[in-house]
Amino acid sequence: MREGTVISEAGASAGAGCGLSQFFYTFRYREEMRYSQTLIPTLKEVPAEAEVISHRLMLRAGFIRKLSSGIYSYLPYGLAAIRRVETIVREEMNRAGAQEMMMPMVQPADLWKESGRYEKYGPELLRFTDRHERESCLGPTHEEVITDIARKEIHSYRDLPINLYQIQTKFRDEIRPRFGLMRGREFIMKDAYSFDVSDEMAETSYKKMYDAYNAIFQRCGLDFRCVEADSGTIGGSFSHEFMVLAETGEDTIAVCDECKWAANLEKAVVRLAGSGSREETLALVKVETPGKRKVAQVCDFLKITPDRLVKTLVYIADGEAVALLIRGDREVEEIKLKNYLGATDLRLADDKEVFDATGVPTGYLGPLGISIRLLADQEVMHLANFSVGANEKNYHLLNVNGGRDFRVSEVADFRRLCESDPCPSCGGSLRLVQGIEVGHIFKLGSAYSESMNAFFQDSEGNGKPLVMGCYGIGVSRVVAAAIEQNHDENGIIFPVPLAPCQVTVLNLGLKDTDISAAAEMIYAKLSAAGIDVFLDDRDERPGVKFKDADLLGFPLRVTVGKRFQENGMVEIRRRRDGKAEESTVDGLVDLIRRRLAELTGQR
RNA sequence: CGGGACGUGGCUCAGUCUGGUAGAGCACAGCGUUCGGGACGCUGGGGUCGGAGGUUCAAAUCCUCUCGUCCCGACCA
Repeated sequence: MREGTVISEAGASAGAGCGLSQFFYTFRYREEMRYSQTLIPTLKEVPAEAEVISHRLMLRAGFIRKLSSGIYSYLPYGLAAIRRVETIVREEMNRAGAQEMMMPMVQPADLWKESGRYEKYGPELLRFTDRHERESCLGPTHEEVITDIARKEIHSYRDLPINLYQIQTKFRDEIRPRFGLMRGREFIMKDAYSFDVSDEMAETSYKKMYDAYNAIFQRCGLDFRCVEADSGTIGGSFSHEFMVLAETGEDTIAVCDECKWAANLEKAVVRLAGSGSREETLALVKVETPGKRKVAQVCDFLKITPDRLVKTLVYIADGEAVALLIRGDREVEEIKLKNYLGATDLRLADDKEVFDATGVPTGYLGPLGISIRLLADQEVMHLANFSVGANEKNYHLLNVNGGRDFRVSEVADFRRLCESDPCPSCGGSLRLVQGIEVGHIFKLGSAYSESMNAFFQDSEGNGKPLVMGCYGIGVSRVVAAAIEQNHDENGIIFPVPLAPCQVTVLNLGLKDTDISAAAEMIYAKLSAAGIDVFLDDRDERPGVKFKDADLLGFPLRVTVGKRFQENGMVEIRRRRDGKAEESTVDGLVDLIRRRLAELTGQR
């Protein structure tokens, strides 16, 4: 097997059009793609270890085999799928002016101590000592190494901007690896790092990557969305996630049907409709609500709807109890609360903690006279005459009004966006969909360059920290996500750009010289036409070949069998919709080309 | 780390409760028939029952410990 051969410089390659320094790569996985000569151990039955669809199909299709928890070997055809993604990523990164390099997987602990992450990173970072008792770790990411290179090799503004990337294996010792390649411990990632002279320039670099990522996933033929994301603890600025839409996705994202807006629910800002209630305020009333603690029970008892009730939730944020007011029918988006508080650990308090902190049993908490730090979701301040707990067992208050009856100094957006909310950008209607995170881009700023002393001199000779950005794509996860999004009960349905081979030729008459000769000729012609073609030349029954062709997900299938004997026709069948047509051998190459062109970019 | 399930030929699983000759289907090898949607018949090879210790005349089965895998949660991005 050959590992990527440089075949041409820019200009010779389709779609190219950039400078001479750009190299484009193409891959021939093997000189020959004959089933009889290739290890593709397909399975009829699903191994017990697999639950999610992409994992099951990748095992069944003989793409991967597990070595240990969260660690997989890529068998030839699975690797070929990975290479497809890598090739697209590589071409688009190069086109965007990034340079490929490769950094070590084993890294010295000292480097991580410099950035402060040796302590912060937690047990996901696999640490070990070598024979000389030197502390080391396996790279879960490469900010430290790249920053070390930058501080040693980049000294002048004349060297900037620069964007360096690699496609490499990462190791993260996940607590619970699961879903096969979707969340493994060892996985293939493309990571890029940009260095700029200023924030403004860094934004330009960020924008370039933003565009490159859109181009990459577009070219992969995936249904995806770029969403505003929580930048987490990496800090400051902003970030975007690229999500492949699939029902089995782990993240929920909100998308607008009327504009381009989309966001991770963790981050999605709620825009309130209107400016608040115009109801006349009524006099405060205290009522007995014996044993009514849950929102539903209280509402039932008081004969009100949950949107007229405000619940008071107590959280423990880094050990401190804080209360949060939110409408009874809403849910708290804990990430928003966590970010607002700047807390590293946040969880709902249990009954005992609530009582210890407030002296009130859960179910009867309210904002009036509460002793702990009080926060309110913005929506609460727009309500009038709502009900809350009375901070006294078995009592609630009616006709409560914020500002009149209590004051909250900390009001912000803490609730989870719902489908019924208006789009924060255009006011249009929203949909919530599930997504798989396959890419994430961050503006890093100068946190790493400052902690690790990566400075350059500007045109006036002043030392300044490099302004960084980092950009990741889960290459192996893209393959899994593509399968999650594109499959049916018979197997994988690869988008044309990701299929290791776009066409499979089934020789159904292995012992018939005419059929075999025709199959061989078709295989050779398609191959010569530059189409990645696969030939099922195994001594198997037709049923087996059909099943395997479906399972492996070739976009097109050419069947050479008894119809060829009868009238010289072969069948071309599309994997996605099962539509079949007949063709003569002569017209086949053109027909295949047309069908592939139609299918490309189609879902 | 908490909760749950599981570990028996390459794969899927039965057998474990109630201790007594290790089984089936698929896969693999040979022969024959078959040949456009995972064929059939016959023959054959292959298992320290995850590992260690214990109870017993006797352990896949009961007990203890241990290793591993999967699912839910917490965690991570």
